[in-house]
Amino acid sequence: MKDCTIYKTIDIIGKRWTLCILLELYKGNNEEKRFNELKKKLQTITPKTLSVRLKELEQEGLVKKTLDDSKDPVIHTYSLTRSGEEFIQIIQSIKKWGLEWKFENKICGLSNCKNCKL
Amino acid sequence: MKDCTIYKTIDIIGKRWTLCILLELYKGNNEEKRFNELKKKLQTITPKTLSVRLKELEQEGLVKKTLDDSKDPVIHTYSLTRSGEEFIQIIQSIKKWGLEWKFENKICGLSNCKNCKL
DNA sequence: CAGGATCCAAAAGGATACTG
DNA sequence: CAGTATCCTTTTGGATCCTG
Repeated sequence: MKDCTIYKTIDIIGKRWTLCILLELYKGNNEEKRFNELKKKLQTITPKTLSVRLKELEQEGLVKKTLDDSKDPVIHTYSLTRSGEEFIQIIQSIKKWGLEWKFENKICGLSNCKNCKL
Repeated sequence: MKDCTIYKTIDIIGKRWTLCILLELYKGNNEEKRFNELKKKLQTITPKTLSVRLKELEQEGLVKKTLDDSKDPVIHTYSLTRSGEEFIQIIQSIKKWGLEWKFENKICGLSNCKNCKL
């Protein structure tokens, strides 16, 4: 199982916060974002978890980390790679299914849900 | 977060065995399948886990359970609902992304992987 | 056959404090 | 600022045995 394409991708999706992070990065035309900026937006995420997730996503090739050492202190930023941007399509299909089949009223239970504005 | 359409759907996908079960049910033109039949196909799944997963999927409306009490002993069978069948589309989009971005050689690491024959 | 009940091990992730 | 380290709680799911 562990080598299966589908399960590998599921492993990425399934972890807590991963989707939040991808969506957060996707916002604003995928402009580069900083660690504490992400942390602030994601509110209750702990630095440890954010750190772990970002590293995983980097390894998986969905997120890239950029260093700008022309400035002092050095600035680290995160953004989606091409593959990360394409990944949003999966989220779209999840959203499509969810809206069609999961809720009678066709809207997300969260008022003003940023994910549903995809 | 917990009320968000997307996260609710992720919760379904993310649990171990869930996708396997959906794919197993999807096979053979979604014909009805019995508990022990599924268990046998899924090989290393424990009855507890299969039971729990099937119940979750039933609650989520992706799987329906049918009783045929015209026979003795009563026969219980499981199959995908309409929403469950539509869910396969999400798996398709996961597969598409996985094959395109996750592996250089464009094939699943598993020889003869039943999921990749979707 | 189709599960339910119980117990247990491993993993995941939160809280908090600390550092280059 | 951008994390790392440590500790600890919660969750998950496997193993096993039992039952209508």
